[in-house]
Amino acid sequence: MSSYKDKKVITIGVVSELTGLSERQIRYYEERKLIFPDRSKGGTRKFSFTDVERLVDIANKMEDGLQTFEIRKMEQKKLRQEELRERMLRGQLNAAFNLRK
Amino acid sequence: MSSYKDKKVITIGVVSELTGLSERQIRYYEERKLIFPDRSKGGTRKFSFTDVERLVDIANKMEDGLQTFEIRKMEQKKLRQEELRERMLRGQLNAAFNLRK
DNA sequence: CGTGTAAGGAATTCTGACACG
DNA sequence: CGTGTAAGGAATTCTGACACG
Repeated sequence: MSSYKDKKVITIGVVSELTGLSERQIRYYEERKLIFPDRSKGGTRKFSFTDVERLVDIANKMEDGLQTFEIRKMEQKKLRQEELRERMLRGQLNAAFNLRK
Repeated sequence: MSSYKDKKVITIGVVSELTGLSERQIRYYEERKLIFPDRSKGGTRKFSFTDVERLVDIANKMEDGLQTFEIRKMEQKKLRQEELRERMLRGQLNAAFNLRK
């Protein structure tokens, strides 16, 4: 499940280059709980490629005029839907299993 | 063909943590032409996950008592063999194609 | 609200060299 | 040959604040 894409190894300067966002913007989006980089012992932020992808997505939504809290809500909504989908799948599996026995 | 694995985005400190090698060792292996990190404008080295994998492989070979130039030769040999394999494959494809027409 | 910027400091990295073996 | 280390400097990153809108 977790591969290189999720390894938090990229510094903010590189992330800035990869996304086109300023370091200021990236730090701000972290402050607004849109991304969650790791920290080195010294305190420098470490991002994953997944974070980079998320930042590009965030940048697009910001361009669409969305506010950070709206983007955060969208993300939470997506997570809730995934949970729901999982629970329904689980329920169907259980039903099928109960029918068998 | 090129994915996140080949993106040169990781600084030497992180590479050191990921591989268990000292920064000194990593810089030395670069000096011996075993790895080829990119550089930022400022001059800091940037490695890829592929580089990290290669370094782990190098570390194993060093433990086996190999010298850096031997490891370099092995790498070159591998490349030559891949070229050869490719050329043979190409030849077979051409032969098959010529038979058809 | 989102972002730029100057400020001062701390963490990170760089190179060239000396040392050991 | 391969690696550790101290040295000095440069590049990178960090935080908190002021500014604008």
